[in-house]
Order: sequence, then C-alpha cells, then structure tokens
Amino acid sequence: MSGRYREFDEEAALAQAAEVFWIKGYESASTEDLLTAMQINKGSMYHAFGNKRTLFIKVFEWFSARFIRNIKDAFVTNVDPRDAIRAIFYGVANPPDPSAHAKGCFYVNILGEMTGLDADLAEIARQKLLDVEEVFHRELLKARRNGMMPADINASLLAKYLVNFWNGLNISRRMYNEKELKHLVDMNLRFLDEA
Amino acid sequence: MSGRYREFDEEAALAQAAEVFWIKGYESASTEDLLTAMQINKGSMYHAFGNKRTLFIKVFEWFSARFIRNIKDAFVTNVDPRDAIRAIFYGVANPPDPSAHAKGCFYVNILGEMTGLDADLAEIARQKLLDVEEVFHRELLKARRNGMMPADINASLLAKYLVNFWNGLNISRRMYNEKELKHLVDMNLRFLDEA
DNA sequence: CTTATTTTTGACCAATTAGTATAGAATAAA
DNA sequence: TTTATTCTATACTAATTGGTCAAAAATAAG
Repeated sequence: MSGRYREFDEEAALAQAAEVFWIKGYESASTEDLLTAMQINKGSMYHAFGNKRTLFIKVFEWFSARFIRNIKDAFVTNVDPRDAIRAIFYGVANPPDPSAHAKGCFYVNILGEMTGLDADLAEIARQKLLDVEEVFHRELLKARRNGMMPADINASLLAKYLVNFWNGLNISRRMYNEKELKHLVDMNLRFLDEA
Repeated sequence: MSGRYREFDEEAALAQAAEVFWIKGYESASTEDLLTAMQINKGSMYHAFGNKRTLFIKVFEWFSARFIRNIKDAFVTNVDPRDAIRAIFYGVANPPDPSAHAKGCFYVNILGEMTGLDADLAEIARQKLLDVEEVFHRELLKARRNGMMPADINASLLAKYLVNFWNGLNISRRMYNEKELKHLVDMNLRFLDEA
C-alpha cells in the first residue's frame, strides 16, 4: 500500500485521549484538549479517527480491552477468588497513584454523564459494566464448582452486588479518605468471610 | 422599595432549572436550555441570579433544602428507623416515576461530573452527600440510644455504608431493572434484619 | 521518474457558548 | 407628576466549539 507513513503511534494517542476523557468526561473534553494531549494536529485526528464521537468510542474500546484484562488477571494472580475480589476493591480504596480517586471509574463516569445526553454512548458504558459483572459471575460460578465457595451462593446476584459496590465506591472515593474507604471495603466484602 | 415587580416566580424558575441541571449535568446544560425551561429571558436571569455558576449554586441549595427534608421525613413517617432506611432505598429501586432512574441522584451526578472540572462545585456536592450521611448517623445513634437497634452497632461506619450504597444504587439504576435493583436493596440492607 | 495514495499541517468556517449593553416598561417614593 | 429604581426584552459580542478543506509532504508501485 502506498502513501505517507503515519507519524504518530495510534495506541499512544488513544492512551492520551483516554486520560482526557476520563478526567473531564465526554462533553467537557474539547477537541483542543484532546489534540494537545494526543500531540497531533486537527487534520490527523479527523483523518485517523473520524470525529470526536468515533474517537471516543475507539478510546473506550482500547481502554476496555486493558481494563477487563486486568480484572481477569486478578483471578489468575490470586488462586482464591475471594482474594482476587479483595485485591480488586482494596486496589480502589488504596490505589498506587492517589490521583486515581479523583478520576474514579471511566465506565461509571460515562454512564453517569451520558444517560441524559446520548443514549447510545450511555448504553456502551453500561455494557462495559455488564462485562465486568460477567467476569465476576463466571469466577463465582467456577469457585462454587471448585468447592472454593459454598454451594448455596447466588452467583448471579453476588456478581451484581459486586458491580453495585464498584459503582458506589468509585463515587465514594471522591468523598472519603483511604482509611474510610478501606472500612467500606471490609464491610461490603464481609460476606466473603462468611461464605 | 421602588422598582418594577419581578414577573416570574423565583422558586418555580429554580425548580425548572434544577430539572435541566439534574438531567444534563452542569456543563451540558446551556443557558439556552435553562432559559427555555425557566421561561424567562436572558436579562432577567442574569439580573436575578448573576451567572450560570451562581444560578447553579442557588438551584443546588434550593434542591437540597427539599431533598434533605424528605430524607428526614422518612424517619418521622416510619417509627422504626430500619423501616425508614428501607423506604428510602426501596424508593430508589422502585420510584413513583420510572424516569427517575435515568436522572439518578443530583448530588452523585454533580460530584462525578465536577471532580475533574471544578473543585469548588465538586466540594459543594460532596458536602451535600455528607449531610445525608449526617442524617443517617444521627438517626442510627438515636435508634441505638432508644434500644431500637443493638448497642454494638458502629453508627458512624453504617452511615457511610448507607451513603456508599446510595451512591452505587444511583449509578446501578441506569443498568438494572427494578426487580434486580430490589434484590440489591434486600441484600445490602440485610444487616438491618440481623441487627 | 512519474503517478497514485496517504498523512500532515494549519487556515478557515458556521454554530454555539456564556455573558453584556441598552432601551424601555413598571413601580414606589418624593 | 417627577424621579429613582428595578425588572424585562433583545440585540450584540468575543471566545470557543466541532468540523472541513486545500495544499504540501511523504511514500510505494508502475
């Protein structure tokens, strides 16, 4: 195929754009903001990604591939699925980089912002959270099968419970300090010790 | 005091503006949107409320006065504070008007939107959620004093637990149907039966 | 080397944004 | 009735928005 080589790294550009959308939200992230972060010019962006909306969707997909992989990895790193769940939520309460608290969860942010503005984008964000639910659900089913969790657990409901807690914690982390967040995690995951 | 009478009802205007800010968020609510909803002209709005930001703050305060009163009322209507808490959360899972699901919680929406955009507005929203926490806290302390709840409950942590559940449920209501939401409420309020 | 194709650059554009200014209408007090 | 004051209506503005376009640069294929 002939033609000029693309000078920028598409993945690096998506990563930078993701950061802007994550912090500012969809509407408040201006094309100027995005282009500055991506370090490319307007023409290149519109040529490579279409428009702001399609750029966002690509950014969201790129982000999601990594995010879901990280969630799944927790269940590989931790043999006991209860430890995996604890690791995931303690990671929210006490992240390596404390600035993560202000950012919250990209999915939660977009679902919250777009529900009243763009039903299609809201649905995309909703679907991503349902993907997280599905990972939890599968892992709970597997753990029950393995005998690592009691036979009488309601895996389907517990998965939704965990997603709901995820949603709450990613708002609450903008209100409470890390010690308080840890108490919330302890309390909400108490069922794991009882189970 | 001399001068022309104000033609519009300030409280009605605030109510209409609240609806717009609640559905669209702060940034995406344009002055045009607001003026149309408030049914007044630009000059009147800027004269009476200053600018978009100060209008928002007045709207938020107006909304909060009613909202906090409603929360408190639940503890008057329901003698048993556990019934009050159940009424509040079942009201989220199953509101009189189902369109409430898309709107979510005004406080949660604004805290989520503004954390990365305007620290002062985010702090105002955070403070309102802390006001809700305070109501829960006081009522739990009172219930414990009354012997209506066990002496060993951690009222302070439980209040935060309820706010965190509030935050989560007001995101999750954009993902799940009312039956699923009811299951989430049942599960998250199980401690009330045990307590 | 020429040609076709792709990417980059930056000027440009129409629409929308929040906010201002000014004139006029309504009112109470003097 | 005059005057000072407040409110309303709307034309206007400067800045920003997402998006387009045309020309130039870079490249592979013929």
